[in-house]
Amino acid sequence: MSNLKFTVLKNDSSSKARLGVLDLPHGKVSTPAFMPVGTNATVKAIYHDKLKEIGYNLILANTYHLYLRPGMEVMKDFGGIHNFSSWDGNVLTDSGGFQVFSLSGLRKIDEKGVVFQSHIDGSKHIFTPEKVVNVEHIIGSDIAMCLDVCTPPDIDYRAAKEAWRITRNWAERSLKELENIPDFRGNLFGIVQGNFYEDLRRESAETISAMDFPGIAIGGLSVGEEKSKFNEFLAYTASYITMEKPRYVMGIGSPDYIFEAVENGIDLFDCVLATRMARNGSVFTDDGPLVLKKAIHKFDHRPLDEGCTCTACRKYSRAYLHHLVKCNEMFGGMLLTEHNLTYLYNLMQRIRASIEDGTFLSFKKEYLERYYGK
RNA sequence: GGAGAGAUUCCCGAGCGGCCAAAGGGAUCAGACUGUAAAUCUGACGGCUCUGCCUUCGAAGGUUCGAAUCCUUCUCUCUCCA
Repeated sequence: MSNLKFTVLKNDSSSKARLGVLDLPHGKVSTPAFMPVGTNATVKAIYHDKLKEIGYNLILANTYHLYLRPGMEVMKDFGGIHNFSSWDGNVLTDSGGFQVFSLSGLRKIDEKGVVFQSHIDGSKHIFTPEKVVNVEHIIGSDIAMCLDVCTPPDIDYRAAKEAWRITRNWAERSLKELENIPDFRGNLFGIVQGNFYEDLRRESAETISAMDFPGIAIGGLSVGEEKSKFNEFLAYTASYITMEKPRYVMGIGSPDYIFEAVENGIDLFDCVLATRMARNGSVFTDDGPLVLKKAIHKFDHRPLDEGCTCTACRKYSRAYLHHLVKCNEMFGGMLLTEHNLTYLYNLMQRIRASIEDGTFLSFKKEYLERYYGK
C-alpha cells in the first residue's frame, strides 16, 4: 500500500545520521532533505521554477487551508494540486493537525474529529481522519499526513495522554480508510505524539512505527519548548522509531535544529522559518542569522554570503537588500526567500557530503561554532 | 493693500484651563519568528541621581492656586480677495 521506495545508501558510523534516496511518484529526493512549506499551493515569494532550479523536488501544502480555499471542487476540476499549481515535483500535505495547535481558539476536538471555525469567514467545518485522507487524495498528495492532535508544551499528563490516545485512534482509522480509496497514489505517514512525557513518547513511537505506514513522522516538537527540551525529546523519541522507514520531524528548519535532527537519524523535515524570516528581513548565513533591517548594512557592498549561488548573493549588495527591506519592497522578500531556501538546500548538500565522507559530527561541530560566533 | 487660518515632542497630526511628557500614525532603534490566520507581531522612542524631579507645545510678557490650552505684543507660514 505504498508508492515510495526508500533506500539507505550509507549509515554514519559515529551517529545515527544516514544518507538515502526517497523515490516518490513525482521523482527522487536525496535525504536527509529539507522541504519548503507552501501552505496555499505556493511557497511564498518564490517561483516554482526557482525551487526546481535550486534543487527542491518535495514541498509541503496544507489540507486545512486548501480545503477552505480554493476548495475541493476546484481541486477535483483541475485533477489535483500538481496540475492546478503547475508543480511537477512531489507534494507532501500536512493534515490540519498543526492547525489543531495553531488555531486552538477556533476548533473543538472530540473522538470523531475536529470542528474548525474557518479563520477566513467563520463557517464551521468538520475534519475527521477519514475525510482528511480523502481530501489529501483529491489534492493528489505524494505524501499524505494523518490527522493528529498537536499539543502545546505546557499541558498536563492527562491531557497529553488523551491527545495521544486520539491521535492513535485516528491513525488506525486513517489507515483503514485507505481500503476505501483503492486508487490512492500517495503515501500515508503516521505521526508520533506524546507531548513532553517520556512514556507517552515511547509508546507513541513504538505504536506508530509498528503500524502499516510507509513513513513515520515526529509531531508536537518545536511548539514553543526550550531548545534543550526539544533536543532531549527529539533524541528520545527518535530512538524508539523504526529505522526501516523514512523518518520525518515536522516543523523544524533552523540550521542548529537540522543538525540535531540529522544526527538522530531523521531523513526529512520542513519549516516555515526560512521563508517567513526572509519576508521579515532576515537570512541564514554560516556566521549566523543576519538582520537586513539594521543600519550597519547601509553602505555594505558585500553580498549576503560569499559562496552562495542565489540571485541575491550573485547580483546584489547587502546595502541594496537593506534598502529593499527598509522600503518594504516585495522584491526584498523574494530575494531573501530565494537566498534562505538556497542556503538550506546547500546546507543539506554539505551535510549529505559529510555523511558520505564520514565527517558528519566534525562538520556539525565546526559549523555550529561558527554559526554561534564561537 | 484687505480678510481669514495657523505655528505641538525627528516628521505628520490630536489636544483647547488641572486626569499632559502630551492621543494616533510615520520614521528610527531593539527583539521575536521553527508541520504559515505572519511581506507579521512585540517593545523603546525629551532628560535624569526614575514610584520622583527637571526641560518641552513659534518668541517674549501677562492672567490664574494651576496654561500646550486664556490675554497682549512680536516673528514666521498658509488660503482667499484686490
